[in-house]
Amino acid sequence: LTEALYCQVAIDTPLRRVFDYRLPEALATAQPGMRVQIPFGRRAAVGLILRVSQSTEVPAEKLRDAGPLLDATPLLGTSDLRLLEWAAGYYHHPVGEVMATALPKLLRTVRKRKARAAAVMPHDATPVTLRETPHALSAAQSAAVHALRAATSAAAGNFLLEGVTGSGKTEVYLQACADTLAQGGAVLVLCPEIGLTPQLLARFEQRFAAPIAALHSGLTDGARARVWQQAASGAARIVIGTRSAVFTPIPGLSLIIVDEEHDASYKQQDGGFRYSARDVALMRGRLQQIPVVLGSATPSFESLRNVQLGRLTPLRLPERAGSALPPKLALIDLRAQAVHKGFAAQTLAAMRAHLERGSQVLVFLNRRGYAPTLLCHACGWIAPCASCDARMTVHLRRGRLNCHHCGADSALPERCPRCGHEVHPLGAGTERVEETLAELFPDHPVERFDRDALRAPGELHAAIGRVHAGTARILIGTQMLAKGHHFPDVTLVVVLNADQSLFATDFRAAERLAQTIVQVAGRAGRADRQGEVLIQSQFPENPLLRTLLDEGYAGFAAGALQERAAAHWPPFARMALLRASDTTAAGAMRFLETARTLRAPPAGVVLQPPVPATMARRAGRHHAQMLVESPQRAALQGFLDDWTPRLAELPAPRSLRWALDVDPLDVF
DNA sequence: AGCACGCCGACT
DNA sequence: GTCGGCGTGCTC
Repeated sequence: LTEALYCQVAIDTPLRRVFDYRLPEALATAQPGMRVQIPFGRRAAVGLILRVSQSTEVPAEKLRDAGPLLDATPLLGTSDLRLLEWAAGYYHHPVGEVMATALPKLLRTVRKRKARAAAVMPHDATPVTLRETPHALSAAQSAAVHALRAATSAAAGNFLLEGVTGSGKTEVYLQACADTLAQGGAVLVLCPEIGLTPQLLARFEQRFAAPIAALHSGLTDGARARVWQQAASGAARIVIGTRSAVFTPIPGLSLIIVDEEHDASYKQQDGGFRYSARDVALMRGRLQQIPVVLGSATPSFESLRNVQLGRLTPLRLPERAGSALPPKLALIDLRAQAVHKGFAAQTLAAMRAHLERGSQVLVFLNRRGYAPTLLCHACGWIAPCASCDARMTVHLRRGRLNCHHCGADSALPERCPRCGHEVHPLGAGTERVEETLAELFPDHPVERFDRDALRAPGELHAAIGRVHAGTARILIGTQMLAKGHHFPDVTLVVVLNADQSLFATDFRAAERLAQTIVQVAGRAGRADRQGEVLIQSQFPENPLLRTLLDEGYAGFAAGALQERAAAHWPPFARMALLRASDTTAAGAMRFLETARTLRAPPAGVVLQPPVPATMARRAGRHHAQMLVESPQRAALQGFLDDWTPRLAELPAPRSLRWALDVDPLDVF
């Protein structure tokens, strides 16, 4: 009955294996999901118990005793552990590092002071004032809520909630959430990074008296551990968080909502463990047999394809709430008229008209800084980044040159270092457009929204305040403006340069451009004033732009999906990208070439030749990559199962780094 | 990744 | 004579 016991633990290390330890009698209560302190090499580490067993393959002389248990009851439940192991398998990543993503830092590091599992922490009670009541629902909203209610009681079903900006997706989330809470269930709400969490969080806090755990990026290690434990202990019944929150254990979890599911920030883009929180959420729903709702005004092509395949049930909110009209989109031909500092005459006239009517105007340009280039007119010298294949961006106000890829920072030269003539900023970023707008509209204060202008804590909040108060009349900014914040008095949106991504090589560029345009267009207009959106372009006859304007996102997506099918791109093919970088280009390429010969791919799986990455040199390292493709997910996964352990054993210099990116977003 | 061991260069 | 560079070997 009480045979010698062993446990298999995950340890935060890049080693692609689990480690077995003896469980001394004092640890007889050990169970999967608890943490143990263990001796690991010459140090102590925290291990997460994945399994307890009566036997081990590991020779006795290698085995060591597990140290004290760090939890009295499992921190992670069976399905949480299954999710971790699924993610480690699917993304072909060491389970220890997956565990490290799932647990807050304080719970996975050995602490000097005696580690004490915190008891249920008191919730920082928000005083119950100003409680919002549910809104009356439109017919479409009501249908969506009913479908979700049926799914919740049947404990199954995945949904794509498609709703234009202002159609009341959040109200659907809130009422579905209320249903779930009323039945004693808990809800996980995922949202992209950026300042979106506070907005969504505020809506939930206004509606529910139930304690809410908010896991956003701004938390200190201590606060994160505390909030995480509120979720894990069941004290919080609503958990709202960004990417990594998808792994939070939540007792009684009965509904998962992924807001703005198309957003690229759900995919971890750097580091080793490149997971998609949206896809992990779908798997979590499957493992726990609970419904998952993906919401977006501009669904990802993957999700649209899943609707076609019947894997997602579409729920559509076709109209804006109340009597609000959809914004009117128009293309402005930059070749056909006078253009003053990037603004077409027609654009300026429209801006003037809207401003005179007392409206606010939003100008969108997805490029920060003053100018993307510093050029010498005499000899053609362009300020380069010393460590990247990139140009330095001019930040005029700070008098600096910055590389947006590696963070290099240097003084802004007045003269060309090569020939001594004057140098000039070429092109325009948000900082320069802000200057132009101040010149063109001296009576209308301009507010700039980008990472540079709103770096200091509280600045974003203050800027939003100035827009709501009406002191700011013109808004100029990057992505930051396209996401989340709603400014009811903005009736005109100007997209300064839609062309940047029209000719990008990345097969997802068109999808992204359409999403950005539709998202930013959603900022315009409200109940009593129809919004107008002007998209400036050198190529207004471009079929992508035309389809988007004539048929909207749905029509655009239908056409673009057909193109993807014809070209065998995702979501009609499955991909993995092996990325490598080294101090020399040859080193990175050599690794990939060896990797390519490790194993012949089975029929249906294609290993492309290795190629240098688009911006091959970044921060002094040379990047290269190799694409693995297959029409079948299972075939691709089968190959990767076999391939990645061999990759990990390839002899390689310490300077070489590699990472496998399953379902990559960027492949060029 | 850590962390140690190990064997060759410039400092008090 | 020793402090310290980073090559390589191991972690149940």
